[in-house]
Amino acid sequence: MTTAAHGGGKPSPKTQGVLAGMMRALGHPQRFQLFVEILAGEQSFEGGDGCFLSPIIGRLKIGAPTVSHHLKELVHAELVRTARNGKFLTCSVNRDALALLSDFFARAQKQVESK
Amino acid sequence: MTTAAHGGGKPSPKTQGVLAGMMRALGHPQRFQLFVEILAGEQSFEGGDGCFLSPIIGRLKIGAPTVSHHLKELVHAELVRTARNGKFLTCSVNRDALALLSDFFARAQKQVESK
DNA sequence: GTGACAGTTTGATAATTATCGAAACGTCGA
DNA sequence: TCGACGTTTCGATAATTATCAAACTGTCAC
Repeated sequence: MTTAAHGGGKPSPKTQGVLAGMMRALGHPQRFQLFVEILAGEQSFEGGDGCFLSPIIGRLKIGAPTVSHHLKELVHAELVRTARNGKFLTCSVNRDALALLSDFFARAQKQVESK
Repeated sequence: MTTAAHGGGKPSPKTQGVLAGMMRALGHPQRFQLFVEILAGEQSFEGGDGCFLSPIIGRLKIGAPTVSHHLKELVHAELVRTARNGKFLTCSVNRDALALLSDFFARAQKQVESK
């Protein structure tokens, strides 16, 4: 696939759409914090993959229904994956999404610095 | 300043707000394309800094007033700087903003990959 | 089963925002 | 000074969305 790869030019329209969708999902303070909490939670998690959602809900300043809504937006943007674990929900960050975003900004930075 | 720096943990609340604001600005397809066009235009620009706005307006599928509105959002998020050049407007990408974004995603990626 | 807990759905409301047309503004060349 | 051009502002409208309360679903422990 050459969707993501591009020497120095613009990303393909398709990739631009994907990236914009991800940024849109991250472009809301509560949702961004939710994403950061999931990211940080994965670090200190003993289990296989991901972290529990419940403790995060307490840390945000919004109710559970709103968290559920925002989480779904992150999932829809393919930034996060979720899985049932009995009574609980585990969340994990999608590596491919991070790779795409990291790549885009690294290239952009290189592009600007090289002037 | 230790605003942006953080070993492996979360960014400071302040930085989170700044980042979320930038993502929000980039989280709209037209605005993201505008940003990409400015980024690409700077490459092939002869002058000192930035590229002209007018040719970009023609490439977007929205009217000039709307482009003006979106551009102001990018400026407000400190992603882009503008300057009058006689009759024209020149736009340039803010390097510090790119550094902040690039740094955040690079760290996030490293964090996830290191599990 | 019953009750407690985790998360979701629904329905409604308020707030935000994307977009446009029309008019205005500023700058340049004739 | 005038007209053309690039950009902005204004005012309005339609669409999107963030949020909550209430009710619901699913799962566990007893």
